Amino acid sequence: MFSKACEYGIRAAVYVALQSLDGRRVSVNEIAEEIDSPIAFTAKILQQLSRSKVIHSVKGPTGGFELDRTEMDTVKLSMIVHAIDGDDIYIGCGLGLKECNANQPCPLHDKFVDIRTDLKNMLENTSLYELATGLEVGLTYLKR
Amino acid sequence: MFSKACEYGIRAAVYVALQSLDGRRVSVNEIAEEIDSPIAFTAKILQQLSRSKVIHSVKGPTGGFELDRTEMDTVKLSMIVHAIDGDDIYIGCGLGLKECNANQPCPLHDKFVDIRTDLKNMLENTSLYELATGLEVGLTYLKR
DNA sequence: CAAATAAAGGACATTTTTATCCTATTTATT
DNA sequence: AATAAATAGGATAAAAATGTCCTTTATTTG
Ligand code: FES
Ligand code: FES
Repeated sequence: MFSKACEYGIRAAVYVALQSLDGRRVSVNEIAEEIDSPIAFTAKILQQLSRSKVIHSVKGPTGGFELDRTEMDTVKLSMIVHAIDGDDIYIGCGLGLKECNANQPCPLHDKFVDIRTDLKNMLENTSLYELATGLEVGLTYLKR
Repeated sequence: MFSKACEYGIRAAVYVALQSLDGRRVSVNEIAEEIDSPIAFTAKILQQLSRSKVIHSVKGPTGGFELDRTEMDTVKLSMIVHAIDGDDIYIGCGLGLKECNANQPCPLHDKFVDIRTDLKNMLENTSLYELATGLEVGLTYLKR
């Protein structure tokens, strides 16, 4: 469904949000440790997220990644997926035709669009805050 | 969403079904031409589909790929996706945790499972016959 | 100002996916 | 029986995704 990079990206962003709720700024090393992902690869992904304003980065000692409380509400999963995986998942044809086009649909179009629309809505309506709060109360996990 | 191999596999299977409705057996070359896919790669995928009983293959002159009319109803998309992409799409965690586990869910679990279940149901309830008939009446396309 | 710390970024390595090529096998036709 | 047509399958190549390593840049602290 999502690329590995995107999975790590979401997990990382949720962890940053969670720690920011406590006013903690976190390092790449801590993030990779806590979401169980390869450090250097995670660093690349965090760069992307920072460039696309999903999270905020601070260099130097005491630096790290963080996220304002208000941004946790405005940053939706769709922004992360878009930043890392692009918009294939939103506009691509399920059977791989050049673009999804309702005027010359592939045989799966109608059924595929239904699912894709649900997925899109879900991603657009899910904020980092929402995901972080589940974690906070120990209901969900970022690694196992 | 699906791998390239899976996209080609579904398109190929639908084309085989369509032609079988007319009693025509089709070659790899014709299939690749009609679904706009790389020939040799498509041949590999057709082998997989044949081994997993999604379509039937016949060697030698006048040989090719075909599908009984009754099998067009029983062969569902889920079988093709499973044969080519495995069951990650059905049982994998959306955020990449080892397995999807409702007892130790990732933050996206509930919302992700909803979508995944819809997708699974859609694939399990969509037959090759259904997809082929749309094509037959010129309503849908396998290439553009 | 010097040193230490942390992200940014470039270069490279590995693995997986996608794609091609060639040979072997099966089978219909003459 | 010989030939030709078609799939099966092995070996290899190319491209993309994933992952690592090392240097540069920014910034805090002593
Ligand atoms: S054309 Fe294939 S999903 Fe829309
Ligand atoms: S645990 Fe992540 S989707 Fe179920």
